Amino acid sequence: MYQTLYKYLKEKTDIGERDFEIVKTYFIPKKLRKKQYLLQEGDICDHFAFVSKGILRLYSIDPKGSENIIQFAPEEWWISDRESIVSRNPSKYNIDALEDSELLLITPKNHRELASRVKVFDELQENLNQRHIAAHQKRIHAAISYSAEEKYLEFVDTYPQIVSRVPQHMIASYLGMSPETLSRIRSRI
Amino acid sequence: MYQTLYKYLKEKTDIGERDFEIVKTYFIPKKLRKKQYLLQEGDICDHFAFVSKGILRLYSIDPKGSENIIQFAPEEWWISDRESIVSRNPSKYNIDALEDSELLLITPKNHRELASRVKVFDELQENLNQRHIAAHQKRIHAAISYSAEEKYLEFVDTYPQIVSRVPQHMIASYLGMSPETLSRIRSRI
DNA sequence: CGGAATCTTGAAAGTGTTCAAATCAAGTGG
DNA sequence: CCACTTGATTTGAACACTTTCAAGATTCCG
Repeated sequence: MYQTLYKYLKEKTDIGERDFEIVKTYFIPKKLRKKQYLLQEGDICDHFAFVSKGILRLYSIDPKGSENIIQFAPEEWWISDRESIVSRNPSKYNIDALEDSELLLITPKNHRELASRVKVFDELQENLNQRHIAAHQKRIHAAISYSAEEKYLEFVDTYPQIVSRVPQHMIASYLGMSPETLSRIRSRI
Repeated sequence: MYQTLYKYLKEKTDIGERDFEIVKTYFIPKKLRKKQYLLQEGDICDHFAFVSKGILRLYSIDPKGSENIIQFAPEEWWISDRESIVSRNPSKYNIDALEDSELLLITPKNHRELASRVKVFDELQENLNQRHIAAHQKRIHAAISYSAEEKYLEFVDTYPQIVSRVPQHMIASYLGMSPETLSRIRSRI
């Protein structure tokens, strides 16, 4: 359960075993079966989740009942509803598992505490935030400037691991187009 | 020049005068006339900019020569190309002033140093990052799920100060639609 | 005042959506 | 392991929305 996190931290930082023992104590393991929820609309989000196995998604359901996927999170990614965490308001989103998954949860409070105790963890988070923001910037750019086909090509290029693991209609939803449109785009490539 | 920053920090944190004197030393003041660049495509971005007066925008220019606006930054906002800062690659974007503006610049390195010296500054940045990410999450959601009209209404609701200060065609660009479409949407409201 | 930029409006073309039906694939229970 | 059900993908045709191009009106600023 903790191996993926250890591997991940070793790759990204020069964390030692001692520090990792501290880090470990802050996380709560959780398993989810496919289709189970980590967060449901109306809940207040109070954890950051690190995905050690499987893949999850963050999405909203619009008035017509269709899903809009904001984020996918495979192994070594973090997922949560930051809007809800920051504002402490009930979430407008859902998070569920697309495969049987294993997570490590940490509360925002413990996250801050851990960052102040373990320096490399703090540095990593800072770095992650920057990357996260950079990725969002890129995605916003794609959403407002690219055609449907360009959006798909960029997605395949950026996240090949995800393309092969999630149903096509979910990728369409992530890209903001109908499943039919994505199907047609793929057929003419 | 530093007054806006002081006011801003006092509002958001419980910073004291002593700490603010330290904070001040890390920032480089800079004035920009309307239409002047803070960053041009091809430059490597090496500062975060705090806007103390005026308003700037971050945008790309696509192959056809049209502008896609990623972000507006009026007073008390931060602006930079995080992609370029994180990757240390030349930026694909431009930042320029839409009005005569005054900025306070800080390098990423000094930013980290300042955060480690002044605790409230560090806490503020952490909070800002969370909010920044939450705002991006919201914008991505709007971009993939809303119609053109809904996008505009949400924008007016969220950023009324900006609507009244920037040309309409730039708002269209920010929302990912043509200026004509925005004009028509407005005329039927 | 005059020029430049901005905004509006119309018509035609293009892109993507919707709805419906057919095909294909996967998972489940007997 | 097969038959069946359910979900996913593909395809077609009609429709809706947005863009493009072009021209005219309006506003802004030197």
